[in-house]
Amino acid sequence: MPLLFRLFTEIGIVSQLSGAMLEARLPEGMTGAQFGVLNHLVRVGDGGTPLDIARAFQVAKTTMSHTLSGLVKQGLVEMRPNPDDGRSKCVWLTQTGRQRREVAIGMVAQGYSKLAGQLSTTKVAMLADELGALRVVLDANRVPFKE
Amino acid sequence: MPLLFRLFTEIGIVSQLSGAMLEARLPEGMTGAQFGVLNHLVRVGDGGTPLDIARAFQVAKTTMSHTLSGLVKQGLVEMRPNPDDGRSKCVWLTQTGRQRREVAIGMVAQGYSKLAGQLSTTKVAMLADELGALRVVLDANRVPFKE
DNA sequence: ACTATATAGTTCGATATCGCATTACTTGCA
DNA sequence: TGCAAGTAATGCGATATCGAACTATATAGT
Repeated sequence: MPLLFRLFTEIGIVSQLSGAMLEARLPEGMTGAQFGVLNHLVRVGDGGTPLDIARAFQVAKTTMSHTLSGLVKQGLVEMRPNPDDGRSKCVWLTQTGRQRREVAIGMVAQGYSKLAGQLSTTKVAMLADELGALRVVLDANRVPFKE
Repeated sequence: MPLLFRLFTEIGIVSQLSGAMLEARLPEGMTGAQFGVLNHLVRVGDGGTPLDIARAFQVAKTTMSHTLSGLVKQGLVEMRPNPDDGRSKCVWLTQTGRQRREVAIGMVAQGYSKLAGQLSTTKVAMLADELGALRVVLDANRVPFKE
């Protein structure tokens, strides 16, 4: 059984557990996918197209369409026509969206604070760095997405 | 933005990418969930109840019911009555199930072999160990599952 | 300029997962 | 023993995600 297999199994389990922990702390009505998109928009800046965001998350554009429609319905993002391309749209955070994200971050961080005491800060930082490097390699070997 | 947040974000992305890579290599008709269950049964032994397996994967028991029914339909596992509890069942791998798993492992490993050359073996092993330790901590702080 | 091809977003049908309710059986307590 | 409460599996409706098809617009080749 190859070593990489063990690594990816562990990663899948940790992702499952941390994701469940995350979703349990999110405000009512906010899904993990929506929270991820809000963070993405803050981190890399808003104004991009839905397709850009779908690619960033390696998820089908129809899925992103669905996630964004939920955010629009809650008034957390706005869809504006793309001035450079009539087929396209641009996704902008609303003030409400930024605020709701801050609240969500706070609630999630509160849940994480219990963990923080049980983990070595330096190890966590090291893991994040090494996983970032691994992500770059995986990203370069992406499965061609069907669209 | 807390450090743990960054770690779990990286883990989520890597899980997403490696999961997509995995599913792309699985034999036709086998889902990632089904593959996970087959591996689990080989790793920890078969004969357990559906609920045991659902807990191990931290998924709802209805989800495991669905996954198992797919495996039964393909003849990869068998459901027998639990001799110790009339409400319950036991899940057993079939010979076909073991064979199909071997085939799947081979196909997945073939996909991983491309990655192996781009990654340090010692780092991969270290990551797997550290993530295993992290998993233990997360496991001890599990979100109480609603059932 | 016109037409063929490509691309952005959405709609639709299928599957995976979840929560709730149901059924069947077990356990605990009087 | 008999009944109440608990537990295992499943059925059903809702949501997330995906692929295929569709519409509208853009781009490229002639």
